[in-house]
Amino acid sequence: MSTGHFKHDLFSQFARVAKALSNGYRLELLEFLAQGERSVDALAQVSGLTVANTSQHLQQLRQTGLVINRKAGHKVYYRLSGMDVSALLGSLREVAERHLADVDRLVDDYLKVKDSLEPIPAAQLLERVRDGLVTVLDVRPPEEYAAGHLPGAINIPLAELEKQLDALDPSQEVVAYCRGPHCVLAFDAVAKLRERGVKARRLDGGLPEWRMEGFPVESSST
Amino acid sequence: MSTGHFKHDLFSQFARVAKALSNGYRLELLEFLAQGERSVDALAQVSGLTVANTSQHLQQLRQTGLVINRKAGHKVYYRLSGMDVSALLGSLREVAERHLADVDRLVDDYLKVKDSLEPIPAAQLLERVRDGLVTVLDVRPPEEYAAGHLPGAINIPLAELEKQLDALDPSQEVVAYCRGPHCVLAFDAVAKLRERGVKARRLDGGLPEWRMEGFPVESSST
DNA sequence: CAATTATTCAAGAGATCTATTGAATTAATG
DNA sequence: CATTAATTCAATAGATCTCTTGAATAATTG
Repeated sequence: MSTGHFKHDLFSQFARVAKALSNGYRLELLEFLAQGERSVDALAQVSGLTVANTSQHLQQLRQTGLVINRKAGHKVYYRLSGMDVSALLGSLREVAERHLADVDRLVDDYLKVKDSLEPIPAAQLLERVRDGLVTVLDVRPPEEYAAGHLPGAINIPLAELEKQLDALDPSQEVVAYCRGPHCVLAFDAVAKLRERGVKARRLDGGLPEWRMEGFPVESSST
Repeated sequence: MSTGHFKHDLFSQFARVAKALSNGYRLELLEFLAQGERSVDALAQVSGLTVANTSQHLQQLRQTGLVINRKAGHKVYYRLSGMDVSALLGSLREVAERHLADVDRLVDDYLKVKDSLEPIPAAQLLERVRDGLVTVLDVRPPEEYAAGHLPGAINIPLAELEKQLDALDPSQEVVAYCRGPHCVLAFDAVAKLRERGVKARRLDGGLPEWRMEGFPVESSST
């Protein structure tokens, strides 16, 4: 009555989920999906995979329940099936960072300035926004901004930051964010702003983390 | 300067960790290791794998930093490399449970009494132990008990429960626990005790969860 | 209704994963 | 120092995964 094949069957099911996560491209797709709904070819473009290949990866994710999809016109939009998936991805990232030397090296190499740009916690940002103390800057591409962004955030993609510097109130501190803890856009933006003498910090985490903490998200209707 | 291969390389590293988790046997090994240190052949026995096979799985886990090992005599003892690994396993389980219909079915079939045996949260148990209100019962095998158990817990493996019923104070409530949320031992023990008219509940989670919440663990020296 | 667009399906080559087997290490024991 | 015990290494066959290619499906447009 107690433990026949039950345990093993159960672990095999858990393993299916892990297997779905065991490919770099699929993780990349999931991270994009953590930003919000995306069509197959948007995902193909951003990941560099062919459309057919992207579709197949997405179906693997769907079969394990990590994503769900919806048809609109002749596009199919995918999204994460729940917040717990974001949490799982975060947990995976945390373990990898803590225990894989290779990850340390990669992160050190590319984000070496990380520590010098102390991030601001989400809750603290919310307060300051309410008090009108900061300008929230979303440096992601406009499509992603449209799909969902922090309340009151203005959108200036990194490439346009120099041109649109005057859109920012120079007396206010700027808090930049992008996709998540490993998205380099916000780092670059903060570095650029500081060069120009603008007080700037980075949000601790990106939109998915913000959403996961239960804070409000705005979206523009196209 | 921003995102050359960085992102992809990083995700590939994350994927390595997920790949290590993508096999049912490895997950099973990890769950046993979540109880505490174990030798290779103890793990081989409990998982039903050959020793050579177990060793190879363990080395895969070691290469991704999920476990670490130590030599003593001519045995090698493995253990989880950190609490974050337990958290990752928990997250994986949660997602699988929530999104895979197959898991629901399995769990329903085997643990159908789950809801009727309301578990007691760890923090609450600790209070009651301090107040001397409950008897804590560890129903795992003696080796596992020796490796680490809740403070003050008495050890009666499920098979011996009927014989040793008198070791329990019938006026006190019994709280049983075993390996974790899906370990059936505690369920069975509670069911058995209730049949005998003993007030019994189950701990919410098992030893790993207890440990992860930062509560103290006792161990017997052999 | 034909042409176009977005996505999925199907099949195959090459790489990777898994379990098995037997030999090789390494430490303890008599 | 030979023997034994616990673990690891190495090689192999069979299964599974990944990418590519080209065709099939389904919704939209002219």
